[in-house]
Amino acid sequence: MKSCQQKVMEKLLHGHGCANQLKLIMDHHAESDSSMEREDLAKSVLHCFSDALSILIDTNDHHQDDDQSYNSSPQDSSHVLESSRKPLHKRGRKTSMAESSDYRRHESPNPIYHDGFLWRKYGQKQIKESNHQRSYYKCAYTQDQKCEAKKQVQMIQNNPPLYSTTYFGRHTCQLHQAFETFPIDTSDPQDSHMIRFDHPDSSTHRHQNQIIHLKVEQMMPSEKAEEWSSPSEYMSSEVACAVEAFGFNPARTSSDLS
DNA sequence: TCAATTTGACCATA
DNA sequence: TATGGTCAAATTGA
Repeated sequence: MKSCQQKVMEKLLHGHGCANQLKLIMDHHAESDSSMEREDLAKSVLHCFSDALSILIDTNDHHQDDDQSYNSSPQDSSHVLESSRKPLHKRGRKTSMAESSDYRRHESPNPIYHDGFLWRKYGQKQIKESNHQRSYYKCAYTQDQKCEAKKQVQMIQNNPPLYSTTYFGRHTCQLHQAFETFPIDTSDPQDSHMIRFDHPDSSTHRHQNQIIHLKVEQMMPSEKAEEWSSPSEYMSSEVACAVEAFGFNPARTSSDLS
């Protein structure tokens, strides 16, 4: 049975291949009638990234204990901070989100806007102990699907810029399942794929389109596809940060997780 | 026109 | 009373 890392790498490599194909087509057939093929390739890349993120998130849920010890290593370059069991005695509300039992924090030079999920900002506040404002986001499917995932983004340092993104709760929305319904043949990464984006619920079309738009933004660095040598290079910086935030390190072997 | 974002007010808690 | 989190009306932008 394949490890989660292997599955993720397969998905990302497949996406990389599709992105390369797309680049070739765009370089040599910019005005040709291959727009359909280009669209299919773009969708394939989106699908691969979405799948990879799904696997990473699920894996993280199953290996939180491992990640805790992993993240606590002083040599670890990852900035994911898992605090679900760390006693917090700071001043403030007892029901503070940071004291809830399920949250992850990630620090990076860029705020994570595009992490594979669709968020809606619902508040922004100046925090007393910080010079910077904190932004509050809910999953866009909070109402539609009762998804209770939330995140907070706060700049914690000006120079160099450092942002803290804290995730609360789990996504229970059907975003990934929606993408799962698109049939895709992964047997040959050189093949192009036909993917249906029909959705039985027409009321969700707008959301689906927004998600697709969001994910297209994630793959924009495709011009550099030929130079990519690591996931952080062929993913957008935001997605790479999110991948790191969920505890994935391509350098780690499957035995590291078990 | 509609959806997303902003922002001041309100609420819950220590 | 201070503070963090959330709500919802106003504003903005496509």
